[in-house]
Amino acid sequence: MRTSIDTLQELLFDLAGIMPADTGPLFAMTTVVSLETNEAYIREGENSRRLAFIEQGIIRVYIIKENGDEATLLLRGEGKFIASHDTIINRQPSRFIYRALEPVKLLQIDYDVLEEILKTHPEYEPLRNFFLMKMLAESLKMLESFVTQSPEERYRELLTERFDLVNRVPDKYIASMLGITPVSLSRIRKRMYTKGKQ
Amino acid sequence: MRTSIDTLQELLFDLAGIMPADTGPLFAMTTVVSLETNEAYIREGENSRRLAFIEQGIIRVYIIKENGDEATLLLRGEGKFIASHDTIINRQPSRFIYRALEPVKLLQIDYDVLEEILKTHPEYEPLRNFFLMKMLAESLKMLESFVTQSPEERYRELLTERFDLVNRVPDKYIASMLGITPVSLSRIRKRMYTKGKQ
DNA sequence: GACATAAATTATCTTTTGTTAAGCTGCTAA
DNA sequence: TTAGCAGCTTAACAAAAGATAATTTATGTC
Repeated sequence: MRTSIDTLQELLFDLAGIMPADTGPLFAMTTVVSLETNEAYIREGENSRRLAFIEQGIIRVYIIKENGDEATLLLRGEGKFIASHDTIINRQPSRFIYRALEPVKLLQIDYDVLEEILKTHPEYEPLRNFFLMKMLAESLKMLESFVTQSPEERYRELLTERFDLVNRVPDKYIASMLGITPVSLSRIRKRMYTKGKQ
Repeated sequence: MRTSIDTLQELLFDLAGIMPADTGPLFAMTTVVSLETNEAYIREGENSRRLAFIEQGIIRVYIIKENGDEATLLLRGEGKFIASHDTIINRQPSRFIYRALEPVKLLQIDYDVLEEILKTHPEYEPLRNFFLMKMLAESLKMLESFVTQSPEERYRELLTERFDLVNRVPDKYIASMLGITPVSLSRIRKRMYTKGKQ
């Protein structure tokens, strides 16, 4: 079976020409983490600076608003990176909660440890750039959808581009990520399937 | 007068301990670019991979939607980086237009040239990380505002956090960046100033 | 299978936003 | 000074979304 390490070794080779045999110093510092459904990976107020590659399962990244409601920022599945961005980028306790929606398996590294490794092994640096650029690209794409599309258009796009996700995740989290209420998403679905304008 | 180079040299020292005297190889490849009001910096379909630091003025980053309408993604002013993200990250012709809203002065470098410099001068690498993280942080913050706040709340926050920007930029671009129409923004302003609930 | 619980839908009403078009205002250029 | 234009506001109506609550439909557990 193909593991996260296989995938990441291939990535390192493609990005930096590093042979799998030379990735020891990096993978020696990674940990496999298993989470069961509904288990929190990062809690609110936590200071850990974790970076992880999702091998299996889906992680929901959300925040508790002032009024107590939850708002889902991201839903991340297999083959995606997740990072505690409040602690890593903003250097503050995490306002976000990272929670498994399904049984999850992660390959994890502490960002501070990664930085130490990069000091002595700068050849891995392209991996960090790749990771940052990937996150930035995805984040900008979502931002773009908020300024160019209506909630219904965003939902339609999600259906075509990430159908698996929509089917594995409760609608209420999808709605929140689209910036609307679950009630409103339900009405969008009704409009779509009655008026038949696919 | 303090220049962009002063600012960036200070940044390089803070990030990587590089003395201003040792920044020659980097700044030798930068160009000062002046734009007049309404001049395009990057056009739709362009393939240039430009990265720039804004010394003076405001740049609007927008896209032409299928229906011909414009949607403003970003408004960037003094002290901010701008980058042609479609060409640099997505390696595709830019779908976005970067246009000066005021007379603009930029310190520009081609991203491909920067990459070459980084190969021979890896000591500048922290600058790239800083730039990527900064962009990611800002992008995630905007994304967060779309899933946690109403248009009115987003506008109020913009007023408190970027008052200068709101006052220097036509409302229609502000509205677009907030994901609403200019008419709707006008109504929000009316609600705010009549009902007086600041 | 029956029960308890969570999620999704539906209904009702209020609020907000979109759309279109008509004024109003301030700026610029002839 | 005036004519033209772009930006902002206002109005009127339609469409969509929010809030709340009731109902139906899964889902999971004993």
